Amino acid sequence: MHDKRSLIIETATRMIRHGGYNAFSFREIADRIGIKSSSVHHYFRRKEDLAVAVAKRYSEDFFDALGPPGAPEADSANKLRHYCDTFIKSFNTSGNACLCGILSHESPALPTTVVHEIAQFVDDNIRWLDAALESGGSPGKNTRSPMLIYCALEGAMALATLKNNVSCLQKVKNRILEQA
Amino acid sequence: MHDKRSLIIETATRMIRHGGYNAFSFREIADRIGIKSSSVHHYFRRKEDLAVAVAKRYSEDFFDALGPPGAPEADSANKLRHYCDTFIKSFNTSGNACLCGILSHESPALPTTVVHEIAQFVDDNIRWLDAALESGGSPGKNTRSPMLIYCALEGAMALATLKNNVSCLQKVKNRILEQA
DNA sequence: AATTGACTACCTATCAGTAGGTAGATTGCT
DNA sequence: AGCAATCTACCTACTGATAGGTAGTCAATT
Repeated sequence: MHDKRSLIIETATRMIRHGGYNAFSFREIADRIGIKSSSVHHYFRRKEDLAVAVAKRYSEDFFDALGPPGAPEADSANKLRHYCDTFIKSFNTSGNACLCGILSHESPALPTTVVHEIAQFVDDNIRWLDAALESGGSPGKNTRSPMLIYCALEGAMALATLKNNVSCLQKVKNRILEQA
Repeated sequence: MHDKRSLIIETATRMIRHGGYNAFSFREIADRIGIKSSSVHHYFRRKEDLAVAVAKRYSEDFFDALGPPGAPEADSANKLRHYCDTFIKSFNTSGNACLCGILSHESPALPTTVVHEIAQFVDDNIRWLDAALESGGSPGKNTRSPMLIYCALEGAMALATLKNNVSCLQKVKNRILEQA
């Protein structure tokens, strides 16, 4: 039932991650999946609506892959490793940066509904890291700031995209883990 | 003599930092500075050429503000503080993220000439940090990775843009400095 | 009968880029 | 000094393509 709808979202996701908000259009999505652009409008009235759906789906998929932050007493080093690996896997399977990182940069020019969705994703990430790291035992406090970790990974995703090379993500991951 | 030319570059810079590569057009640049779009083409034949000039100028201005990395024996904490502050100042005066960070995210869809210019900027940053931190004395090695520092600041620039709030940049700066 | 999922056929706006022209300044030759 | 050629800095006018979005139609499903 949601076959075409999902297909539209997935195609739009790929296009946005390739070149940002302006890199997807109703026409090209339609061409790629073999329907007409007006049929895409049937599922998503405006471009803004589709973009919001894309961001929602992306966030769902991301946190599905991430799983719950787990109990505070669990090994926080493993949690951090898993967190980093979720980013790395996302880069490896797409060859592109994080959708929300990309759209963050364009946010001044985006509809507010889209901006809110992206901000939600960021807040959820910080919350996840907070939960995963709180009272995790070790007093190492430097690289253990959720804000620093999240920002570093988003920055590394952009850099990996630019260089078309995952090594900077690996390097950042290692630095983050060195202390956990 | 290079009045109009500079004006075009500065206007384009503002527009790209606002919404990415597709957020600037010959027509709108022309409108804003009071000439015709074909006159903008007189200075920059293709959009790609203008984008390369914008990236070059941005990098020049950035490293002018940064200054040389200085002698290895100098206080590396101050160097790092100054490095972070250069990003923060750039955000405060523009309200937007780093031009090269923005374009990094769009790189798969950009002309290769532009991509090369952005990659140059990144490499120059890593080199600057390498020079500034090498044998800086302290053995603190965690947050002192040039790659981590650069990625974290770029990520924080994006986040500051999204939230329209400099506090995450400040937070990242503090975490970076805690160890220097 | 109503809803869904698709279609054709548009509209208006904007885009990058091109062709060709012009007024004024600069340069170089005689 | 006078003149011709060239260059600079713009202009008008246009093309072909693409964009988001709308109106209305139609067949199949429920």
